[in-house]
Amino acid sequence: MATGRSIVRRVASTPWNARLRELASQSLFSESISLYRSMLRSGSSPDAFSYPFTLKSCAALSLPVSGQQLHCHVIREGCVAEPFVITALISMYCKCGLVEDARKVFDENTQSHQLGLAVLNSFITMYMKCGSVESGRRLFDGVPVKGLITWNAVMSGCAQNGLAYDVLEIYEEMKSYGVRPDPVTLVSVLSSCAHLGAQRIGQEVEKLVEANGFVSNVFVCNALISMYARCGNLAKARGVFDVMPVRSLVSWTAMIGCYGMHGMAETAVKLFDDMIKSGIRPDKTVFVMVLSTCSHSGLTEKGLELFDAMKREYKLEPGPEHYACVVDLLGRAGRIDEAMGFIESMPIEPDGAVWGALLGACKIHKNVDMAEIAFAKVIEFEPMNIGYYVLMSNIYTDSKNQEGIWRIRVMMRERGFKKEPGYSYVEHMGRVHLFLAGDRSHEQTEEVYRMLDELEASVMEIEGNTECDRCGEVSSSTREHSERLAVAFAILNTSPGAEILVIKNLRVCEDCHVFIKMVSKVVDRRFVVRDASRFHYFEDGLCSCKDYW
DNA sequence: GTAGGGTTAG
Repeated sequence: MATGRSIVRRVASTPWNARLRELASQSLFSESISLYRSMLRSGSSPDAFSYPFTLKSCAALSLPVSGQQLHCHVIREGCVAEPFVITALISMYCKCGLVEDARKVFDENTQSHQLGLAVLNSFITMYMKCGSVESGRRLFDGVPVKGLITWNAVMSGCAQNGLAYDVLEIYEEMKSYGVRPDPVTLVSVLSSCAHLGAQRIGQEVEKLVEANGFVSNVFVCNALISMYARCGNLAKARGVFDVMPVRSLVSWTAMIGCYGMHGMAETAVKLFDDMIKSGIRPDKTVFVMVLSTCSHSGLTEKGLELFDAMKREYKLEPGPEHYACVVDLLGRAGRIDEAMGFIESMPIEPDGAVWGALLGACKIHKNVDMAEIAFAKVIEFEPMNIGYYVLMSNIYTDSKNQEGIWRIRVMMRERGFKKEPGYSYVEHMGRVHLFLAGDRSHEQTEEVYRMLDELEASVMEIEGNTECDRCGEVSSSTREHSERLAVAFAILNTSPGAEILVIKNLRVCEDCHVFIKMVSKVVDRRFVVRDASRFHYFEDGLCSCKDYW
């Protein structure tokens, strides 16, 4: 029964609650928390309806301390019995990674075990956020009547754990049950398309976005920008960015990253300046983006300048990832000793990424002595990261140090490493086709190999059997082989409407250059190829990127 | 009124 006191409270907090709800629904999370504080200062007492939005904001910003304060208020105000406050609390703790606290709230409020689905959804999210994908999926499978949010929870969880292909599968399954996607669903699907380079599927999703009137949703637009950026379609990415009614910091970050990936560092830096002018405060993420963009394009001084501005002007404390960017910046420019000096002067302890950046620079500039120092350090931090062993082995290969190569091989054997097979994928007619070396599982395998033979025969005819000078390494042959299969498949299936093919993980070696040149002649259309960090455009057999050849 | 969401180098 409502007491007179609680009625007075309810009336007093209602206008505040409406505003809290509005702010949280517009993703204005810090504003929502400030409003809650103003509400307390003004003497209004929060009620049960004030908490869910404020807790959601704490969860979104990952502010566990504020969340715990709110939990105290919930107890003080006697709202612990409200099921929707309990689910919001569990969700907040789950998202902040405080599993124990979430579990405690769950155990102490047994009545919420019946409310049911919301708590299950929260727990699926929690498992996924903690990286226990298996547990999350098991819980999901056991939910008898899945709601849209249940589907969204498992899909976003898979997306966040890099299981992009699973997301697309679950999405199909969801549709087969007649469940209609909402913006949150489409965000996960788009983000997975981005990771797979699946532009066709992404375009289908964009049609759905338009048909359902989700175009003004900032999350959806950001995911679209990132999808088009990673699929090599810069024009479309920019198109989405330009028509957005409201751009968040993430929108700018995605767009800056898009120019960075495409080797257009000047435009990226210009966009960063525009962002500042438009009154948006940069965060650490956007600095990672713009710094790495500068190092890829050789804008060394500009990068160093920005790193300085980050600390002085924007009062942002650089993390190890920023220091790694600066080491990369100096290292790529050949300023290896300076990079080493910079590491030694760091106020925080350098991590694996910092030493890894130095190791990468040593590979480019063939500095074996420094590489050995960096390698020893980097495997202290990341002993199980096979990439660094391969990198060091390649440095020895370049310097023809046979003893070094053997030493690395022994280390790898002792640690029981098994190399993951390299693979490539091509999107065709909305399906992603994956190829491994020697792979014969594809339904068109006979035709694919026939096409591959034809192409390789013509390559040799034209250029002679050019030997690749980088293929001494452990991983190259398998990966190249898978790429060739993917290319052969792509040519075989290129339909007149298909403008762009995206081939990921392409290794840069002489042999591949010849091959790609050949391929572009055969298909007579534009090719976009992505290697480790950027896109290369091939038109009429020529790549416009000067350092590619 | 609860539960689910976008950007990140080496």
